[in-house]
Amino acid sequence: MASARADILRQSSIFSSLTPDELAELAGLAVERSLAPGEFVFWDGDAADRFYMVAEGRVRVLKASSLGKEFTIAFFGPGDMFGEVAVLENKPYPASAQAVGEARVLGIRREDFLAFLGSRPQVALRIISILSGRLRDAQGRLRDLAGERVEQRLASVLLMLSAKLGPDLAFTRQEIADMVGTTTETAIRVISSLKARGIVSSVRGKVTIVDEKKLRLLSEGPPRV
Amino acid sequence: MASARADILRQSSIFSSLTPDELAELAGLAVERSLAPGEFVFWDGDAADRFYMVAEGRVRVLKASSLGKEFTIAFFGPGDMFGEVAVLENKPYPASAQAVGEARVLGIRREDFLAFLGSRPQVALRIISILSGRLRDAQGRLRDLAGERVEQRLASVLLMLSAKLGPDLAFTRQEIADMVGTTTETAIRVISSLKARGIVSSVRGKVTIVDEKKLRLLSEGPPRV
DNA sequence: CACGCTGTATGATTCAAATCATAGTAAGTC
DNA sequence: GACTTACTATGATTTGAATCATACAGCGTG
Repeated sequence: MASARADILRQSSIFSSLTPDELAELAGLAVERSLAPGEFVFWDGDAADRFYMVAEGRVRVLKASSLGKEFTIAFFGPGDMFGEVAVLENKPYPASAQAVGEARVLGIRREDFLAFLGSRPQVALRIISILSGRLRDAQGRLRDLAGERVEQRLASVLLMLSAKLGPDLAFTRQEIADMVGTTTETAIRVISSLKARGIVSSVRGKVTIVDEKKLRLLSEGPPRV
Repeated sequence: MASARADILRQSSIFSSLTPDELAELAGLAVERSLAPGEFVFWDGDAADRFYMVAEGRVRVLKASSLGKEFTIAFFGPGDMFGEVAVLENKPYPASAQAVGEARVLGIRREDFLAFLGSRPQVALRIISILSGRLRDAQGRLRDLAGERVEQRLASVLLMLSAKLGPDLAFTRQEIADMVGTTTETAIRVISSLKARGIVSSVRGKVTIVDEKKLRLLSEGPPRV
């Protein structure tokens, strides 16, 4: 029902400032969709007719390289929006979006959203700030990928995740590897070594940060002389 | 004088839709600054009090890795804005900005710009679209850095530059290397090989794309089977 | 014009991480 | 409880690119 959808929208940081009436209006435009584990919301290159928000579960946005290797651009959870870049630019989706486990998403049609946006300057400013944050993040990761070693990059990714999700990270080595931009084997080796040094602990499908301070030192690289 | 500044602002894609009065208002807020070659507009980590627009010359935005290696995030020319991410988020600049040759920039104070923005929804939408484009670009490069070989990445960078600047690219091997995320030596080797294959030609400080089609094939990687 | 500086070039060596290979181990299912 | 599948683990080998080293060519400047 629409009121449940309004609740979901309200929890997101973009729409939290809307009035109940506005939320109801937006909720009326939203279409809900349930996803099986591994199901795709959209594919890289699809025409961007909708932008989405996660209602429940997790969605990962990924892009495959020419050799088929997958790089995970981001994981999104409840209240996070995704696919907005394509909608705002009126170009095809630049990446694919896939449900990790069971998930539900809300989709809002491009035209409806743009119309809504045009008359709500504060929502536009909110979007600007979200895009700015993502751009900052992406540029930081570019620097890391271009200049830092795998161990440092992996440390950065773990810290980034823990800032968002807490110290208990429910990701497999493979999922972490795809975020770091390395292979599963290398991710396993690096995590094993972190474990041996008492920086993280881990069980199947999960990594827990034990010593955040040391991890932060690692992510910053060898001490500057 | 302010009218000259207004001319510069009008040439930018963000402000091109403003009325003469609005342009004059904005121009009145802008401060001009001349830069010697290599001079920095701001440094990574500085408090973001202004956002900038290139009036003349070229500015590169870069970020150094923990070992001091520099990665060039982007080059900007006349009409391009930079430093806006920090201003919009009210956080320190996430990267440094440096004049390449002689350059002039216009700076607008954070508060002035935000106030101007709050009352001009169409400018906000324009900024959203610029940020979206940059985010798309950054995410594409992330994928490249994570998954593609140096030759492919270099080909992508050359194509990206030529889309913006034409086939004649006035960059040294070193500058190209910093954009690709490799070393100068490797960039030289790769470009020499492209030259031998008749894909580009080059002289000191310049690379010219001769066979764009072949370069595009290269950037897309080995044919998918 | 000589000097110094920056950019280009190329060879030799090293190294981090990918790739290839094999195996154990937890979890889900018929 | 046997069977399959996904995840973790570790060793051996290869490789792309970084690093180290040297040399030369174009350009500006005193």
